[in-house]
Amino acid sequence: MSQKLPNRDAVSYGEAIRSKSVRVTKHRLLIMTALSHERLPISIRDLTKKVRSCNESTLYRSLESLVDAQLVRRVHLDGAAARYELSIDRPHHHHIQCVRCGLIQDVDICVRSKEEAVLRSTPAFASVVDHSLEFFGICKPCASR
Amino acid sequence: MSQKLPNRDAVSYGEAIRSKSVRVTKHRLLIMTALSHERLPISIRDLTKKVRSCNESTLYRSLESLVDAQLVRRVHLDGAAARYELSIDRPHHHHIQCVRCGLIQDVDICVRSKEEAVLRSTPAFASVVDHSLEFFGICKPCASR
DNA sequence: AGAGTATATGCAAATTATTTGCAAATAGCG
DNA sequence: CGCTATTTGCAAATAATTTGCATATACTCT
Repeated sequence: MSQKLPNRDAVSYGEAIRSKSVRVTKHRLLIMTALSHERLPISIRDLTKKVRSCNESTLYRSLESLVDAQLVRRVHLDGAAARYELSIDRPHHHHIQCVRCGLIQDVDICVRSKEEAVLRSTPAFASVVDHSLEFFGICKPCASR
Repeated sequence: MSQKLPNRDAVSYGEAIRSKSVRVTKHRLLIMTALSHERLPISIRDLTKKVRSCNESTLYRSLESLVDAQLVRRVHLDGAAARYELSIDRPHHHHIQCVRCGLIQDVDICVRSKEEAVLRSTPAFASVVDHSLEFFGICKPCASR
């Protein structure tokens, strides 16, 4: 069921963090390790339950740094709260969420090839550094209900 | 500067609303009209300043109905608050935002053709009803700074 | 390894964003 | 026009995020 990721060790996350010129701290390692155990993007509220030693403010601030360093991705699905997932150690992907029941699944679609067209369509921009893409649909159980 | 949209009249929005079996109310018409004057997605906080006669709770609730009816789209860019824009009377589009200064521009890219691939990649879903796609980049002024 | 400095963290409180309960108002139906 | 389901205002609750400041810690340099 809960297909785990290859699961690096903390040292390895340390290298990943350092390579982005972000300080390697105990909390950031814990956070990345916790994220590596999640199959889907997780909210800060839920993450506090998994990284109990880490203050909520620290979570917010650390996740912001990690997002800036592109080690973590911020995902907006339903609901007001952002969710976070590791952006390394797994292929680039997006999500689809059921608008009825909230089910989330990964989607292996990439629109990076569209970035060139984006730049053509918006002459005000010099480069594209990232994108967020989420799909919303109806899952089979909900469709047949 | 603030390139206005073709600008329907309220009666016409009324038809659009009714056609989605959502009640046509004074506030919903005001909200849609206000959105029609915006060139870019606007937060609820800013919208309260434009639709002063409308209580903030009503804004939240009305926008939710209008989003459900697909008359309005909810957009997540930087910052915690969602932004809203009319989804009718303008071609389907997305956005790009500068990660340095926050500048937002429309992008005429469509990934609807990917929906088929999405369904192939996620057998748990019966259909795709919507998607959100936002790009982040660096605008030319920021790039040369 | 130790000292110094810039950055990260904890804690508490502020701010911002969103949701909710309930009574009064109103849209749409017949 | 009267009836009923839905919407709205208002105030308060809850949730999400940010901030200030004192202390702790990572990293650089020696």
